[in-house]
Amino acid sequence: MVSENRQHSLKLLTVEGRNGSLFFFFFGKVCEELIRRMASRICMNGACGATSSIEWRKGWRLRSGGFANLCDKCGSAYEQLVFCDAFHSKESGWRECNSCGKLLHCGCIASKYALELLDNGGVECTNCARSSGISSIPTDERPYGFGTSTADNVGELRSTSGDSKIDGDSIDKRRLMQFGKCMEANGPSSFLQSQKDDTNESLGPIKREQVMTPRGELGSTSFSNLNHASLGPPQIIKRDSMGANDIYNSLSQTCLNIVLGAPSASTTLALSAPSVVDRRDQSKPPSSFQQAQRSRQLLPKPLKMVPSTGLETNKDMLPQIRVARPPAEGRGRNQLLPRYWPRITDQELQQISGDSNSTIVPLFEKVLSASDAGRIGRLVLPKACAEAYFPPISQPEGLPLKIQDAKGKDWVFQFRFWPNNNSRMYVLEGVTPCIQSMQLQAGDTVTFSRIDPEGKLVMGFRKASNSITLQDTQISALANGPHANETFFSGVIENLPIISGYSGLLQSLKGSTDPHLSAMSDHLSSADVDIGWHKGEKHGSRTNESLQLSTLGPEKKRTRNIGSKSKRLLIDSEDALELKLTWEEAQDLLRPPPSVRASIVMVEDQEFEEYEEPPVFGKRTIFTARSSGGQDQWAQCDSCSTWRRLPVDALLPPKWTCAENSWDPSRNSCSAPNEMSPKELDNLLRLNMDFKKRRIMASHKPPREHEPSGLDALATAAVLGDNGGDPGTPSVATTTRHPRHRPGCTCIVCIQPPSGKGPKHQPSCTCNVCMTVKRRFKTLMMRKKKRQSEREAEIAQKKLQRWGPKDEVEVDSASGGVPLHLEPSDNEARQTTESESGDGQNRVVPEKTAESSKSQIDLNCHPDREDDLQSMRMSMMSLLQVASLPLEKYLKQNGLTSLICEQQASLSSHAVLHTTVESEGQLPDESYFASTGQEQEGEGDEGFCASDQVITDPV
DNA sequence: CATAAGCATGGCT
DNA sequence: TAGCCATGCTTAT
Repeated sequence: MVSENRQHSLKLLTVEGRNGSLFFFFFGKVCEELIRRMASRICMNGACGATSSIEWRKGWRLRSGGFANLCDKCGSAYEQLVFCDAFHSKESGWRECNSCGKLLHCGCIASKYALELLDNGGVECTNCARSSGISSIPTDERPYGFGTSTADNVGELRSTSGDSKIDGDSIDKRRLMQFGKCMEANGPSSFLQSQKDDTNESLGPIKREQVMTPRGELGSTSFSNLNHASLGPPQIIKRDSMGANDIYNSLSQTCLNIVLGAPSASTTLALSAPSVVDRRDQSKPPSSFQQAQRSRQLLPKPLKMVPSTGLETNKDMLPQIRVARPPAEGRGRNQLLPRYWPRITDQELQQISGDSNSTIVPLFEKVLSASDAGRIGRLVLPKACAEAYFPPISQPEGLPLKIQDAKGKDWVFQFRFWPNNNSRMYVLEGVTPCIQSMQLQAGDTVTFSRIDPEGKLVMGFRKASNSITLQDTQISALANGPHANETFFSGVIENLPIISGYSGLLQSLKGSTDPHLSAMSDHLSSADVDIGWHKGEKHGSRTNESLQLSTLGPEKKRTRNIGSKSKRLLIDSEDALELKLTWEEAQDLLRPPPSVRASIVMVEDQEFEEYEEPPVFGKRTIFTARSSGGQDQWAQCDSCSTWRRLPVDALLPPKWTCAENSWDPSRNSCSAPNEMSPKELDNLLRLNMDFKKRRIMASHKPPREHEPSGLDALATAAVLGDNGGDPGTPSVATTTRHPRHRPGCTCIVCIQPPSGKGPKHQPSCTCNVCMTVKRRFKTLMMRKKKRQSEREAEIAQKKLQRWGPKDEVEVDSASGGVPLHLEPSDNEARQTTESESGDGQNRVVPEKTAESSKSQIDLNCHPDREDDLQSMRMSMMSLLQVASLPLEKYLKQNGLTSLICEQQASLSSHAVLHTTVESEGQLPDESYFASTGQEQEGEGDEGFCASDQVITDPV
């Protein structure tokens, strides 16, 4: 469905992955789940975790729930951009011209033509040229691996000819800026349309980063909008000829240098990219080592000097974004795996170089393996790195190499290799003293840089925040940012939902039928590690394991499990599930903006609600339903942790205390008594937990089209108090008839007309409602009779044998007003927990079917545990009196009076179960018990007709 | 026997 | 699938 909403149909979600790369996720069918899971106003950057500072631009909410926007605080988190909806096709990016229908490039930033777009600002319509005045690059002139993701171009973009038609001069920074601006505002497609508005003042904040293609390799580029400080005029890099890598670099530089915006802590990236200034002096090919040394120079960096305290990031420092950069081009154009890309920050560079005029060329880095950091003193060097940046050696003995550490101390290591399978294995020998002096251990990262023009090799290090290896397996988003290193774990912990988002994302990707996304997920699975560790912090077993591995375990075990092999730390699916749960929890914080109408846009048959206003980011609360039909909202005080009842329409700030309870003056201080007994609270929380679990479980099931998710229902519930439901989601707006209601529910309750409406039903009425009631009643009676006879026989048998005191106790207990099922039975839990779950029906249906096939009972709610009802039954009589009045009232409210009259004479037993906390103006405990008791009436013969929480207990 | 050096293996990318 | 590389094994000292 691409029509006049084309501009809306181009949407992209990017997520920063490891190495500072961005992952792209595209709106569309396959992206629905992604959006749903990831949409949050929480910055996806685990270290950032910004919430409140996120500025809303314009966001979309998938009808199944969730919002998307970008983090304006760190800028690196994720964002929602306009994007092409045809990413997966080979010719992705080519769309019909909005004006004339001719094919043109959509302006997507992640297609194989990404660079082309950046270079040229877009692609014109080949027919009318109205969208842009830019021509595309002929395919045969594109550099090898241009924006593609084949395994061949791992780590770099190569040029087959080295003589691409694209050169630096063609980079139109103005267009880039415009692009950035448009991207920021409306997305690439709007950029295409706004070419005619070319102005020079539109300096949109753009950051160019490398991106992981679906295979995780460098393959295309992306922008992320950053609030960067103004860093000086844009620079254009001029060169005679450039290979693709050079193009990349220059583009990088160009983009990075036009970064500007509001002052922000994370402003240094733009300064950090090394750039190739001039390579015109390469007419005589230098020695490879020399070439490697001169291939890059750093531009002067107007960096604020930070007192050197070693290379560890000081959290008091200006926070920096640690972004992996492709290192200086070494000899042989070796492909350097991204995990070796230097991620040194400018501050670290500064600390190394001091204020000398030298420039630091980050070369590569490596996470120390156990054997690297072990006593053997051999540091295995990545082959490509060794050959690219270290002097060439032809003999296995190699040569001594002097390397300066961060403190200026020189070390001499033997740089050598071992022949290995017709290849070489490079090692630095004798590193133990150095490693020890830097107090490094497995998991820490050593960095290798070169000081130019001297060509001196320097090594630095970066401590893992724990003794755990993180680098290769971490998402840079987690380790980067203001809480890098020392605060890594706490930062992650604080942002569990975010990390969980990755988990959910992974799940989604793994489950995706789309090969690209699945592949992406494979790469993303590095996230699992962090998740795993994170979980380790949270869950005992993991924690223990972590500790063992890091500090207590035997060397062998430690070394076995520490390292960059992400699979070693993969979390199991159960963990992922839990994590997803927490991610889903994050979703709870999002509410559609109150009193704001969403406009609906269609994206590939998917409906999106478009909001001009940001969603409300509020405190997580629990909604409960009263049997009277009303709803309550429960919020926990951040100060005393007491749960307070609030109106359903109350929207709380993220932090909320009793003192802010303006709805209930009697409970607006922490000293006010609880409204719930501990038992009730436990009940509530457990039910809520169960709800979440079920919701997650349900989310594992294949999504059914056009069925709102629990998330949506949740959101709906959140706004119900406001306006009775989101106008854009009418089908969901009526989901509160009873706890198990979901769209399409045709239970007896739901097919009732609203209270006071509709005709009175005559006994002979054959309307749907009446027929249903009759049919159900019939089966109910049949079942009841059967059960009763069975039970009588059973009791008689028991009497014969021995009187078990248990029954008496139960009766006594129940008659004393204590609901026997206060402990939430499965049934209870389901009622509440599925009350807003759009997926609940999926599970209910089989149960129903099974039940129906057995006894033709097809009521809306079924007790799952007969024994509960058995015991419950004993108390029915005693509870009837208490319960009758409210229930009657309730039934009348629900327009069931006539049915009551019609059937009450014959309907002999039923129970109304209700799981939620009840008040009705009674004392907290009593109210709950009373309501619960009320829900258990029904054993008496003079019962009440179907209410929306009808449970039949024919016994 | 302990340690170092060199080589080989196999998991993993 | 090739090849990288973490690490174990073997040999030398």
